Amino acid sequence: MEAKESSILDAAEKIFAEAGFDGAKVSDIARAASVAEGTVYLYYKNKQDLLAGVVGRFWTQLTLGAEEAIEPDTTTAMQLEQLGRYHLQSLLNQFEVVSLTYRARPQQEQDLDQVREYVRVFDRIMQRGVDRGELPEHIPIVQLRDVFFGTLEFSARTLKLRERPYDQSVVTNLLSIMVTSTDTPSGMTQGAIQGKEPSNRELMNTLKAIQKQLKTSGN
Amino acid sequence: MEAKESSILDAAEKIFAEAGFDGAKVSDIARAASVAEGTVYLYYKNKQDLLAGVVGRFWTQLTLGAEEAIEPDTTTAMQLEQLGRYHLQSLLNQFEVVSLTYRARPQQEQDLDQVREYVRVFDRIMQRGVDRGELPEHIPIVQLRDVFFGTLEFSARTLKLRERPYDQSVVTNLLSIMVTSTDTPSGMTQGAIQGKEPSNRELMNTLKAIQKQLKTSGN
DNA sequence: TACCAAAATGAACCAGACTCATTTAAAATG
DNA sequence: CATTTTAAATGAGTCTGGTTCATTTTGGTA
Repeated sequence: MEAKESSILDAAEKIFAEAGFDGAKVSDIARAASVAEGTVYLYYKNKQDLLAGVVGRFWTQLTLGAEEAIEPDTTTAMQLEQLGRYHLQSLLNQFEVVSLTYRARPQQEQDLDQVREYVRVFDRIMQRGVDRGELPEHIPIVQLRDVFFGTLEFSARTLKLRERPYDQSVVTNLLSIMVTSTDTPSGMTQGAIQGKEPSNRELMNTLKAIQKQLKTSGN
Repeated sequence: MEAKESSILDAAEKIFAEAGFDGAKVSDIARAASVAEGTVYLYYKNKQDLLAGVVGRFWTQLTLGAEEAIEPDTTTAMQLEQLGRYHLQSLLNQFEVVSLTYRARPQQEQDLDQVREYVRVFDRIMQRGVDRGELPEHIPIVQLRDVFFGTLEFSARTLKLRERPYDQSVVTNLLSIMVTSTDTPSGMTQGAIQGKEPSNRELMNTLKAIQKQLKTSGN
């Protein structure tokens, strides 16, 4: 029976989430799964491997959810916002399981496969943006990916730490710097994304900003 | 003797770094410190606490190094770049110790004090930028902090994973999106930082970008 | 030199991950 | 159906390694 395997995973996820990896006893997990302790080891090599199972399943489900959360026929910027919202919300809702990811990582390298799969959702959105001509050819997708996920993960931690709920402005602001960042001497993107079609108001603001720059650049 | 305490810390750092938290045996650490196993427990309540000591010392040192790495009398953008370089370089050079931070965190809340101290370096730079008038009054420093550290940490992981060395472009690009991000409908910063005084070339590019926006905003 | 408190020691203890000889259930065979 | 074969499950026992604590050593003081 392989329904048993997933029942063990369920139990493990529950116990791990409420007790942490070290705090969780395999015997507790076995009991929660209505199974003998030795049985757990028929399905998973050891406790670490069991954790990898829990974490892997989580990220696989997250990938599915992300793909559902994204409208296929909209702008890149919109899709990024959808992914961003979904991601932040998931991090907050399942904070404990996400944290467990860090306990799975250091061990085996390939434990991360499902995480890697997940971030590809981002890559696809970006690549499609490039293909469509919405994004410049040469944007460094990998680096932007780190901006995206790094920011959201740290923001989630900050919110948790301060016991704040989901905050839409985190995503909005992240998008705003990714979307409208224009150009610097080192030139990351030459105007990374113009997905959000500039409204008149935006243009006005951009012009104002430039005027300000002109004024303040007295050196 | 309290030189002994730091010798235990040294040994612990070494063993933890090369074997990981679980892989490190307290007996190994004791031996490496030329001390009996029980002695370790005179200085640290338990293995977790010992880890907290190692990690705490690391971040304290990092704070000192960061403050040295930053020129007090330069622009905000320049200081951010200095901190960014220093931070990324440190993450890469001491990757193992940084990773250990995640093993210390989940446990006690106040284990993080030294990390919190460290991020204040960023806060001070930003606050000074605001005070000086280089930054708008209302920038969300906390959110930008998450962008900054989140991006750098994820970038460091990416570089490690791909076995790439320090890459200056990560910092440059991060700064470029933080520095030149202008404005969106939701308006994060209304032109977050103008610390890098716009060169002619930048202005030309900005203008070009606007023209492009004008052209493409046919909807 | 004798005394005391603090520091250090390591053998013994114990929690908990993991093993494996045995039992139970399921499937195949005739 | 009875019997054999194979697979799945069990949990008592092993073993590793963190933690304790009675004892010893050290260093300072009278």
